[in-house]
Amino acid sequence: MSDQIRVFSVDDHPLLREGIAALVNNQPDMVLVAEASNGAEAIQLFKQHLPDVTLMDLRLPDMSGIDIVIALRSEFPEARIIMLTTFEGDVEIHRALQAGARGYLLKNMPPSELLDVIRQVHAGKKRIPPEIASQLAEHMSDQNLTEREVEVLRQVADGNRNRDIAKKLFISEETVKVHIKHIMEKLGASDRTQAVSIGIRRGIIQL
Amino acid sequence: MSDQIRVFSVDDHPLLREGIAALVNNQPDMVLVAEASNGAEAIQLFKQHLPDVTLMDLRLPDMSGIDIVIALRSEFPEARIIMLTTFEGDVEIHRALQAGARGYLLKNMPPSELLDVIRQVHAGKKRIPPEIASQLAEHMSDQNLTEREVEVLRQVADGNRNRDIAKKLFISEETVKVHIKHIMEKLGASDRTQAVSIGIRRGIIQL
DNA sequence: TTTTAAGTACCACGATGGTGGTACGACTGC
DNA sequence: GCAGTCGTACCACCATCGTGGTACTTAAAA
Repeated sequence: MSDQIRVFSVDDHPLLREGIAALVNNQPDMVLVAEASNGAEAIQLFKQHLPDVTLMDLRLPDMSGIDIVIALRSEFPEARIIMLTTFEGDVEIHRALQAGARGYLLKNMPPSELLDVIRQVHAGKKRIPPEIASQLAEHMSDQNLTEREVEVLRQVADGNRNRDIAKKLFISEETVKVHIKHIMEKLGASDRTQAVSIGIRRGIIQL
Repeated sequence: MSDQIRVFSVDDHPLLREGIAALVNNQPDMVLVAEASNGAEAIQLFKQHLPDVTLMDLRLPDMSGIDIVIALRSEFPEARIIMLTTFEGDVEIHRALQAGARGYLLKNMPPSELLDVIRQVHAGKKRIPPEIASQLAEHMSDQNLTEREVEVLRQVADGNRNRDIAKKLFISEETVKVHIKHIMEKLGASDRTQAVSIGIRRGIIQL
């Protein structure tokens, strides 16, 4: 039948895809039309199948799920994409939603919830859990780290001294200090070490 | 038929359990006999079903998978348990193997690999990927952090100064310095910040 | 019993980090 | 054109950290 919701799943965990496949195909009103395990595959298969709803892992091996969202929505602005993530409080989710994702789900949510969200997003609604929405607002007023600051924070996490960071980024040690000062202010950290903890916890820098 | 491998799956992600269920039940020589989403359930259902092979998530909401392994194997020394984890290089895996887990798998491995390992572990073999085995040997010769050191590292990650840590742990600031010095030596970190990065990456301290 | 590891403690010194300023050019948005 | 943000840079000062010793106690292991 043609009124089934055509679902597309993008995740690098085969077992999880298997779970989604089993779940979705068990619904009378849904059918899984394709699966991808990386960004390139995702974009190619999306164009080929033009699914109604796409389930997208936030973190993929080759590129960020966000970049895929941006790529897809620049060509298909009506694409309905739901982000899946393992980690609560992941900052990346905000960028994904800004990039045009329509929904957001933690991977440890019950399957019924996933099905709900698929149906709602397909129906044209946005489905973002309230605690995320408020977090979103918070983070808006909250200051996000700039690209340069993220770059510095990564260096800090690797145990580099200000002097070394300065050399690597071709700036003065004093400027590095300024960046770190701003990073700590924005993250509410009392020192560089806590800034790194928070940065990792929020997904600003990767493991 | 009675010669099927009776599999038990413990994981707090319903979608992943769904995937495992679909996969296992599709094999002629396997059957999924039970599923649990937390430690208490895991122990209760294990006793009830006495499965041939147990698939256990390393990290569960209520208790560590390791503690469940210990609990189960103290009562059922012949229990065959395979640990599943998301993160490569998780130190916890070593403790799990010492606690008696028979196998180890990353969650992003292909399903065929999982089935292989289930069959091999059921046949009485241990199945630990070579890179883990070598890591295991490494980490043995490598020094593990003591409980006290982990405690200090956690405080460091929270942005506490040595003075504050000293107060919280009722020791002198000088002793805190000694602990941190040892932590950095053991982890190969050049400063406290990198020690925290490495600690988080290896799962010594949690997010 | 001797040895080893863990935890405690102290000292002194140099290295590194964090704070609080000010400042300027480039770019963006109103 | 003007305000705001970002990235850059400098300075001075104090706080904190990291290094390299030595040393005592307790408990476990050999």
